[in-house]
Amino acid sequence: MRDGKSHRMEDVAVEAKVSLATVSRVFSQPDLVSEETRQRVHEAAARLRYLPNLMAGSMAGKRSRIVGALVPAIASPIFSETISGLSSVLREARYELMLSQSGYDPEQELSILQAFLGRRVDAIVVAGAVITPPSRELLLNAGTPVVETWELIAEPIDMAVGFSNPDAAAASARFLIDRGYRRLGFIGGTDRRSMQRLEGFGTAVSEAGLAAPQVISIKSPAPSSFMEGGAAMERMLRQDQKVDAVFCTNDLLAAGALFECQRRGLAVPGDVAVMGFSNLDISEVTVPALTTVQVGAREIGSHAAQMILDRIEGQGARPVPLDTGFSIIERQST
Amino acid sequence: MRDGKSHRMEDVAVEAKVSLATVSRVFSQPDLVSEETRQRVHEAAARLRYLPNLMAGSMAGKRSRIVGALVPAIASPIFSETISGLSSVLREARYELMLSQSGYDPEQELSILQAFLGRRVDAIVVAGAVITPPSRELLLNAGTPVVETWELIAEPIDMAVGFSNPDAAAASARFLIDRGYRRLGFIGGTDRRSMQRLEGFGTAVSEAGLAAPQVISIKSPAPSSFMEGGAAMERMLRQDQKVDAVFCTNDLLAAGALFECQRRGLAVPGDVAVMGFSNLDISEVTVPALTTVQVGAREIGSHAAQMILDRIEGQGARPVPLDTGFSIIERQST
DNA sequence: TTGAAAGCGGTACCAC
DNA sequence: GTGGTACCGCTTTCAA
Repeated sequence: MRDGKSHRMEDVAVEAKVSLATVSRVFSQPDLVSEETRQRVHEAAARLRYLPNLMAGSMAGKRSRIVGALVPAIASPIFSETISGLSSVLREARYELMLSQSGYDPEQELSILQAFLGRRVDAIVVAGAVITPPSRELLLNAGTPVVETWELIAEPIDMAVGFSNPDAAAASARFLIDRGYRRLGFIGGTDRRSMQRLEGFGTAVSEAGLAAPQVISIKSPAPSSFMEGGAAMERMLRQDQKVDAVFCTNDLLAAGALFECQRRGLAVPGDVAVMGFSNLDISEVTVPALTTVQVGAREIGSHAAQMILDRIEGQGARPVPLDTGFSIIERQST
Repeated sequence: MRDGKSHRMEDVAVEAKVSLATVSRVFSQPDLVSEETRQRVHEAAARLRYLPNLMAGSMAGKRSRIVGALVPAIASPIFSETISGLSSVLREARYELMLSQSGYDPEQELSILQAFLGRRVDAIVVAGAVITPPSRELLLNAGTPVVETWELIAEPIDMAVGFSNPDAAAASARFLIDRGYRRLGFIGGTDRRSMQRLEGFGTAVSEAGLAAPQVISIKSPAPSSFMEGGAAMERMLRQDQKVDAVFCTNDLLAAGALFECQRRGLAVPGDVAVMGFSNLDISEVTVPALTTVQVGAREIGSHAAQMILDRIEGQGARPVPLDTGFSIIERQST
């Protein structure tokens, strides 16, 4: 074990009585090596429990086979399906995922992106869009492939996979209006995606000739979306103008709002309808189950991974932003 | 930009009219460089937008400043607080997190661990214990620091942070019995931790002189724990022997079970009490809120990170397994 | 305080 | 098909 350090390629070469170059070939371009030699090398490697140092490989070769992913919060279930989809596809292709959370903090964001670039990741995926100009600037100059997700950025840094937040929210508003609801409420965060949804929602409401929705805003990041949803619903119900349907920008908020109604003995959707967004697992099981907007969270992740692989392995040109669409799933809460 | 490639230390050296070694010192041991030179180098670096290649640094130095974390499923909220805690502490110390999911698949587990070791991570954290002997073997031989979490392994590979699953489940059983429940049910997975909880639970029940609990097992990994919890509760209610309280090995299962009761018009805890485990956000907001077991998920992660840092940076000897304990949080569901 | 140079563990091009 | 070897970009003695 060479003084506590693991074996290297040269040790295998000696053990197999071949040159260093041959060992390298056995692992990266086996076709160029004779069956017999290959055999000998593999045996030698196994005997020494040799594990190629991929770090050294990355450095000599051109790529690290590492993709960096940046999310607002690791513990939030909102993006975790996306990360899971991303991870699955990447692993399949023998890439690893480096994950970090910004907490919606611009400084953290920048610092994490710098760390990723410093590590020479082959690509960066951000859940949502990059928040600040400095981060954007950094990424634009770096030349590393970047995928922004969960929204169709007007001018993405590089690639983008997602859906139109304004459109999805507008469709939600129209859905509620079609069901006969007239006094709408909107519960959402202050992050960019939430604001876009608010905009689409408001537009659709006014186009229908209805009064502007009652809006309750929650400062992101929230400690617990469930609790925030409950608190927001409470504030909503305290307003002078009563609402008959409330749209929440994610299912956690919606579930929290629903539970708050249950706590107050309000019938959902009888007294007030509740609609969520994202189609998280929870939306399917609450009583009543939540009407929500399906956005293909997992697919966003797997598509992001595929775009990256195409770009890196193929000579893929820069693709147009990929619209994964959305669809409303009607359940019992509306 | 040197033909599309980012600048390297030598470019900065030239720009600042100093030697390569000096630039290196400015970044890693600034005290050894005169104030003036340091200034010049920093300016040159800024001018070139120089970002040190940490990969090359890792290779020349002794450590990668990367920690690998392995979880059963990224999208499961069970371990995400732990990962978040881990990530936060590591970032603070300028380490990055490499994350991968095994899906409880032994082959994936082994393959991921090999990938981590191949990347020469400075340490590995596993959510839960390593599943198979080959993985264990690999880790034992590698000499890389390992932290197993969420249980107090009898013979950990290296370090361990967690709590006693049998004890926590036994305490839960006694809690229910103290509250007057007599016909207990147990809903859990087939993974190791669940089995340990079942064991502790069963022992406590029999020590109280009660009939063995009704057990419903769910094959891990489950697609959605909420749904599985509901389905399990349904099966539980269909048994001949009626239960008056059901313990679930996590809050997702418990919430699913609770919703199933609501769907069937059963009063909780009137007709049947439901108790969860882990104290996830959801347990606090359901109606009724779920009695559960607090296990300090986030602390497990931050402690794991701290143990790693102590080991790597200090010469920390191998610490004894760290018991983070548990406590029962009584809410309205029991 | 600064500089020269020998690695770190691979990759890949060029000969043979 | 195999071997020799010049890097990849940084860290770290060792001298000056």
